[in-house]
Amino acid sequence: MCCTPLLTIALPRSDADELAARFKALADPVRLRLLSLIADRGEVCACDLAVPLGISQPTVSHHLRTLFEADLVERERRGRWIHYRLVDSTVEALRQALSPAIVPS
Amino acid sequence: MCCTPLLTIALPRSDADELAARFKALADPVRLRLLSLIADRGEVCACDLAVPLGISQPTVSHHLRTLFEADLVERERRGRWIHYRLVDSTVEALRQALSPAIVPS
DNA sequence: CACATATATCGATATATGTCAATGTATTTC
DNA sequence: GAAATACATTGACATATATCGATATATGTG
Repeated sequence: MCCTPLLTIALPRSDADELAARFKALADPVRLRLLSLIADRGEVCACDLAVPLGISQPTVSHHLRTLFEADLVERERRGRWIHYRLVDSTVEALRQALSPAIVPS
Repeated sequence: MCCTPLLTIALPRSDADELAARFKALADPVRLRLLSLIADRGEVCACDLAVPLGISQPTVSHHLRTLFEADLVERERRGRWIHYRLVDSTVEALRQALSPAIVPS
């Protein structure tokens, strides 16, 4: 051991698990592009997402589900369409976690 | 198609790939806890990280490499020890990417 | 130089994830 | 209620990743 031992307590495991799950939802290029489209338009119909990204409908559905389960987007059914919006508070919470950089509370 | 088609261009693929790679580095509870220890102490010797997290030395080394390759930490060898520090500019860049939320430029 | 210690790499294994075709479910329209 | 459309789920496959024990490399010490 080279120096003063670490008395500091790391970010608790449960907090780390939750944060990691959210960042994991961001950690995919397709999902980031989906988010960029949703953020740019304010609200987007799921039906309009597959073509501009060049991916299949099931893949879009899969990724939107991932984003939804991470609370990064919310959805609202209107007729046969489902509209997606960003959840600003979640995005803001992730920004907070990065400043000054993952502090334990 | 339910509404106005998406003329909007998504975040470019190359930008999305790069951003996703950085978020992927954050998307693991062990790495978040490593970062929390590093951020809290300002600078930490790699030798002091395995015990408080209850993981093996190779696992610590593996994760530090991941963080290093994502430019989230920098390291400096001093004698037989390697000290890690946060790269604030990278963390700040990720915060920027989350405000107002993944905009295309 | 021999030895101890800090860190990295390798090999193996288990688990997770991204993708799509096919199919299922829900909603509107005729 | 039948047909059409939007979205979700399933199954299959390929790829990526987390982890550790064993081993290699690098640095300091006697």
